[in-house]
Amino acid sequence: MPELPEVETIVRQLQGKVAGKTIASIVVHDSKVADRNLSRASNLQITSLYRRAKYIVFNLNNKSSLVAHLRMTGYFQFSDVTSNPGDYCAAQLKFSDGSCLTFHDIRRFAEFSYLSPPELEARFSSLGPEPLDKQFTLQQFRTILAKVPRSVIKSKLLDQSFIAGIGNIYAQEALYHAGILPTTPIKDISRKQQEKLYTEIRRILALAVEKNGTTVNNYAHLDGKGKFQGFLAVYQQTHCPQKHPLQFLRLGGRGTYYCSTCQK
DNA sequence: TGATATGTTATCTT
DNA sequence: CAAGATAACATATC
Repeated sequence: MPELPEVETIVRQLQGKVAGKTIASIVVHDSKVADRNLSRASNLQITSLYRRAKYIVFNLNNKSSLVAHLRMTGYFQFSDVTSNPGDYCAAQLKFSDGSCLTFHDIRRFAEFSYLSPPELEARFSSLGPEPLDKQFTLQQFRTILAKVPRSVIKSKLLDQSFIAGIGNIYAQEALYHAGILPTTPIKDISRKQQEKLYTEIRRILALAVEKNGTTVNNYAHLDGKGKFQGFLAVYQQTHCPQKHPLQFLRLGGRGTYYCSTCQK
């Protein structure tokens, strides 16, 4: 499902397709997913796009933003010409050059909203640091770990207010590569292991961005599928890269794969 | 048929 | 109080 690398991939592709374009009209087809206020973006220009956590932000030339969260099954489709909205369409943007962008969501959990600067600020206020930012140092990672010594490490990696953008796939991958069991209480992680985890989180996320993310089930970016699934060590696997059979448990209601030989 | 998958948040439990 | 577990959301797929 879309986590940081998948969302980053989508943002980069959207950047190339819609940045600089003027929105001629917006039609909301599913108001549960797409906010009716999206219509306020009519006649505005998309100046640039960026990602924050798992959110896609379209900057508009009036300082407001269109903000999308794909949750599990949301996706964008771009067409150079007017196209039929199709099944599961939540909203469709038509640009002044005749192209269009359609937002779909099968499960209808996704969100697509028009937000003013203070609304955007409020929406992002509880998010933790971006793991790939230069400002996210090992020292900062140690500082936030120290605040929750009794928590289980995997649960905090999934907590967007702790660190932003990591989901169920990359949490498990990073823990495997760092050699740490998902159930480890944070206070039991040595300084050396903290450093390894910090390094692996950044290495795995950066590598996955480079591979355009992971395609499992139905995630696909605008131009096809990701390629990181070929690099998965544990997620939905039966054996780790060292050929050890993997264990599976349910942590916080989420499936968790790990190797009891490689992870301690 | 029913279990499972997923991200996030609210709420219940320990 | 804190942290974990669970439910809720919606729907396709196995």
